Amino acid sequence: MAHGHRPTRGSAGEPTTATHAAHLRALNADRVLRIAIDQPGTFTRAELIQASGLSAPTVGSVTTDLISKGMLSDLGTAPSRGGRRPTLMEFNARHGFVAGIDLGPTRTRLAVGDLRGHQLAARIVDTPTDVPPAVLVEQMTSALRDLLAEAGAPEKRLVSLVAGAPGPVDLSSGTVLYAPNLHGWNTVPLRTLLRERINTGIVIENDVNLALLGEHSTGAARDHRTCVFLFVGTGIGAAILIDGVLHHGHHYMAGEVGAMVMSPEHIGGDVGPRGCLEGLAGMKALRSRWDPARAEPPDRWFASLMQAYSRGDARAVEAVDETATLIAMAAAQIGATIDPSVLVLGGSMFAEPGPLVDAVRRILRQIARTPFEVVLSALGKDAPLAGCLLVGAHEAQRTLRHQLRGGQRRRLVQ
Amino acid sequence: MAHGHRPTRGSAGEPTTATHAAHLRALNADRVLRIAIDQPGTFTRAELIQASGLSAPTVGSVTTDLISKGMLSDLGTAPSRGGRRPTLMEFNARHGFVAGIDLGPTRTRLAVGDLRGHQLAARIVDTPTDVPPAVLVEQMTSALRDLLAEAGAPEKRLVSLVAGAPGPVDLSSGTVLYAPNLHGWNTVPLRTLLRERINTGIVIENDVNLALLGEHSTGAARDHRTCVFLFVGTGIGAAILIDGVLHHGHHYMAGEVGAMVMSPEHIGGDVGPRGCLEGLAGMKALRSRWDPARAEPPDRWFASLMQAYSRGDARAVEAVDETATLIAMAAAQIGATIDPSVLVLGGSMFAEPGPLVDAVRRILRQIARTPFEVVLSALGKDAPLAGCLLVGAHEAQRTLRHQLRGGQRRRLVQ
DNA sequence: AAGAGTTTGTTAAAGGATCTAATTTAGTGA
DNA sequence: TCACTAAATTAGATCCTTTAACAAACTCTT
Repeated sequence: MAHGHRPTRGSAGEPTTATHAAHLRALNADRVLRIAIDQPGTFTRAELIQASGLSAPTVGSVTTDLISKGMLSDLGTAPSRGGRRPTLMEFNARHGFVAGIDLGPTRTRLAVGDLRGHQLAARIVDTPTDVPPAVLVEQMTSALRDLLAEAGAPEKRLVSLVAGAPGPVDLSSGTVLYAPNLHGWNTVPLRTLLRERINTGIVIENDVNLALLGEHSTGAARDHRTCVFLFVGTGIGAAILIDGVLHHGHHYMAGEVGAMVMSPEHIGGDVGPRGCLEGLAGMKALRSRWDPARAEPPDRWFASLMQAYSRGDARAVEAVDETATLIAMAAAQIGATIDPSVLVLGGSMFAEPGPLVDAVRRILRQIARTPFEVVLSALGKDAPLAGCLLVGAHEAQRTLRHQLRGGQRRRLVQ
Repeated sequence: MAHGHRPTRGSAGEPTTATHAAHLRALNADRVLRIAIDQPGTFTRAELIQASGLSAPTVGSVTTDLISKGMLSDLGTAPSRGGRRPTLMEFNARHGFVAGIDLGPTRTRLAVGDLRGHQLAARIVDTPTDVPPAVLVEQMTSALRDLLAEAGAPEKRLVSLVAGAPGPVDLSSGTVLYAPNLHGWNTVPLRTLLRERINTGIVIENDVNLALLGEHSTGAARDHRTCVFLFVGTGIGAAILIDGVLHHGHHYMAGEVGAMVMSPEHIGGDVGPRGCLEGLAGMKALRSRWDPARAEPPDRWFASLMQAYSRGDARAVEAVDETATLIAMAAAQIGATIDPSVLVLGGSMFAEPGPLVDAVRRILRQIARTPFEVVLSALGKDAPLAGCLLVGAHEAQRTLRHQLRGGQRRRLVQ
C-alpha cells in the first residue's frame, strides 16, 4: 500500500528470445508453420505431430489457429489407413504474393509468385534507355501492376518485392551505388523510388547475387552451401554464398572483381581501366582480340569466333586462350580465398558449353590447388529473376512469422 | 481404457527451440548468464532485471539457481544507494578453465585461462623437431599439466582446450591436413591424439585463423566484423572473418593463398611451386632477392635489408618493391573478393612498421577499387595464443549453457 | 530520534501454455 | 457384430512467468 502504482520494473526493450509463456505459443506456431511451408504437398495433423515433436493437443490448437488466420487451408478428410480418417491440410501459398524485377541493361524481367516463390506469371519488357531512374521505375511498376492482375494477385496481398540491379547495392538503404550499364545510375535510391509507388516490403539486391541464389535453389549449385557465381559479360562480377548465406562485404562491394589487376605491369596509374580483368577479359576485350575492326555484326561475331576456334584458326585460339587464362586466374584466386565447392560460370561469355569453358577448366586444373567443380549456369538469363522470387518468398515468410508473433503479443497486452 | 499404454507420439529428436515451459527456464537462465559473462565486474539483481527485461521474481529465482550451481559468486552486500543494500554478485570465471596451445614451427606457446579467456599462466617451449606427432603431443600435454598446476586449475575443471596448427585443419574431425613447416605432419589426427591424453572438449584450428580472432577481440581488428589477416612469413596464408565468424571453406582451405599464381607466364606446369605467391614473395624469396649467396646470418639479413633500403640501395629497393607489389596484388584480389573493412598484416615480414608495409599501402591505394584500412598485427606472435583462449572461452561458455539445459531437462524427466 | 521515502529483494496469487492421460470419433477387418 | 486401430479432442496436472503485495534495510528530513 506504500506505493499505489509502482512502475513495472525491468522493461528494457524487446526480448530477443522467448521469456513468457505467450511467446512459447508464437514459437510453436512458427515451428509448425515452417514445417508446413517445407512440406511440398498436403499433410495431416498426425504428420505435423511427428515432424514437430510437439504434443497432439498443442498441434491441434496451433493448426486451428493457423487455419483461422488463413495460413493453412483445410482440405477435408483423406481415406482412412485403418482408423479414423485424417484431415488433410496444406500451406496456403496464396495467402500472399511476391514479385520480382530483374532490371537488366537491355531487358527487364518481371514475375509474380506465391509465398513459396513459385512463379505464377512473368513478362519481359525492354528496359527504357536514356530516361531518369524515376521514370524507369514508374514504367516498371505499372507493368508489375498488370502482371499482378494477370496472376490473380490483389495488390493488397503483395507481401514483398525484390528488385535486382546490375551493380553493387547498399542493402541497408536499398540504394544502387552505381550501374555501369545503366545510363545515369549513380547512387539511385531504388527502394525509396519503388516504395513511393508500391506499398510492400522491398529488397534491392545485386543481380549476380540473385543469380547465384537462383542457381543455389533450383539450378547448377543445388546442395552446394559454399559456392561462387562468376558472371562474365560486358562486365565481370562475382557472387559469393557462404554456408547458404550471401556475402556482401563491408561496403557491399564483395565480388566486384572486374577491377582486379592481373599482372604487375598493369599497376602504372595511366593504364587505367584497360589493365583490369574486365578490360582484358570481358566480352568487349574478347571481341577486340578477335574482330578488332568490328567488321562482324554484334550478334554474330561470337558464333563466328567459336566456329573459327573449332577450325583451329590461330587468332581464334589465341583470343580464346588468353581470355580463358585470365578468367581462370581470377577464378583460381577467388577460389583460393573462398574455397567453394562449386564455381558457376554465367553471363553471355558462358551462355552455353564451348571452347571457353573447356579452356577455363583446363587451366584451372593446372593452377588451382584446391579443385572445385566448374559448371555452367543452368538457369541462364532467368537466374536473377528466380533469385528475386526466392528472396521474396523468404522475406514474405519472415513477415508472416512476424505477424504471428505480433498477433500473440497484441493478445497478451490486451 | 481401450489402449493400456500407448507409446508417446512425436518424440522426433531434440527440439531446436523452446516448446515446453521447462525450456523457458533454461532460456532465461541462459540469458541471465550471458549478461553476467558480458558484465566485466560485479552486478546486482536489480541490474540483471534491467538488463534482461525479465521480472524481479524470475531473476531472483534464476540467480539463486546459478549461484547454487557455482556459476555465479555471491559477494555479499554493497553500500546502499538510498534504500535496502543490494547483494553483489559476479560471474565465477574460475568455475572452469580453458587452455590454448599454439603449435609453431620453432616455438610452441601454451597458456591457461579462465572462462572469460583471460590468461592466468603462459609458457613458451621449443617445438621438438624430428619426432613423430604423437611424441610431440605427449610432451606438450605434460607441459600443459604443469601449467595447469601453476595456474591453480585442477585438470578436472579444464572445460576446453584449443590447439592451433600451422596449416589447414579439418574442423569436423580435428585433423591437421598438412603443415609444411612441421616435419612429417600430414593428415595428423591432432584432436584424437590430444583426447587420448586429456579428457576435455578439444578444438583444433589453423593458427592464422586464431591470430585473426585474437586481433579481432583485443588487437588491431577490434570492431571490424568483416576483416582479413594476411600472414607473410616463410609461408603465406590468409584468414577471413565474415560478420564476426571465421570462414573455413568447403574443404577447410579458405585463405590458402600461398599457392596463388600471380601472372600468366607462371602457368606452365614445370615452373611449379616457384611461380606462386609464396615462392615469389615469401620470406625465402625476399632473402634470395637481397642476399642470394646467403652470406649474411639468418637473424640479421632482414635488418640489413631494411637499413640498405633506407640508404636508398638500389637492390634493396628493388627487392622490397617487387615483394610488396606481389603482396599488394594478392591483398587487392582478396580484398576485391571479400570487401573487408580492414586488412591486418602479420608474420615475420610485417613484425614491425617499415618500408615493406609502406610500399604495400602505396600500391594498394593504386589498385584497390574499394579501399580498406591496412594495419599491422598488434599482438604479433601472441595473436594465435590469444585466439586459442578466446575460442576456448567461447566453447566453454557453450558447454556451460548446455549443462544448464541438461540440468533443466533432467529435472523435468525426473 | 522518529517517520517518510527509496531501493532491493521475496512471497503469494493469477494466467497462459504445454504435457500426459483419457475419451471421443470414425474407420477396418474377422 | 465385435475387437482393433488411427486421428483428433477434452480434462486435469504441471511448469514457468508475471503482477501485486509485502518485507527488509537503508537514507534523509523534520
